[in-house]
Amino acid sequence: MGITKTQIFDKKQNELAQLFKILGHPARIAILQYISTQNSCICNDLVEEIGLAQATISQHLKELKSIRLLKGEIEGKSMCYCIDIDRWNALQQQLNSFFNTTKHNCC
Amino acid sequence: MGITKTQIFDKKQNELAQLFKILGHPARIAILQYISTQNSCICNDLVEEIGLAQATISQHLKELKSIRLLKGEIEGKSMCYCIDIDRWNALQQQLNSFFNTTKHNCC
DNA sequence: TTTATATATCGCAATATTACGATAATAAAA
DNA sequence: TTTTATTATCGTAATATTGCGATATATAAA
Repeated sequence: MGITKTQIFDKKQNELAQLFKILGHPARIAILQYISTQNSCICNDLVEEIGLAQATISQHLKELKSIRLLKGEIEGKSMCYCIDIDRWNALQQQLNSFFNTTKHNCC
Repeated sequence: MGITKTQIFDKKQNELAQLFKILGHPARIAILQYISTQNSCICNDLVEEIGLAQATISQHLKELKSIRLLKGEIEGKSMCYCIDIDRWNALQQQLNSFFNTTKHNCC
């Protein structure tokens, strides 16, 4: 076993879980926090700042890109990774919607 | 490797990531959603409702308990698992705080 | 063109997660 | 006490994630 049974859950549940999952790593939290404080943001800075190997950082960036939280533009010989504010806000709303519609209780 | 290097991140980053991580599974999302619609909530209902084995559901409940999102009380020969509303609201605030303090950007 | 710099991808090893059957533990019911 | 019902835990197999060195790719600089 070991494989998550995504087929028994609906699309929204799987999507929401995927968003939470990608935010569920301290390196990715740290990356988002660091990028948000910078005026220019390139992967190489992150390697020194976070303390993980370049290949590892690149992989985490890829995952953050996969949920469109980061967008990257080529800038000379480096990359400019930025938070997509529209997506960021939409995601915050999506998570709040989950919290607001799921709080009623029995005891 | 494979081990997350928690020691290079600060306590808040690790805690936040842990919260996101535990919410990052569709079964746990489904469990929270189902419990929130019920008047009484026992594990056995969940097994039928979600469609995973009893041992698996029990394990997911344990993880949700580990971040205090669920509290369980013994009720006769079954358990009453409930969402801890105070913790639920606090967690929502914590996530919003992360979103609100991390949205500024460069491009 | 050659060299230097920056990022992405590949392949692998180590660890973590997911799922479940079997079984233990607990309490109500017979 | 024995049986039944409900939940937790153990052990294990399968898959996923994490991390990194090596290498590929791409662009700027020399």
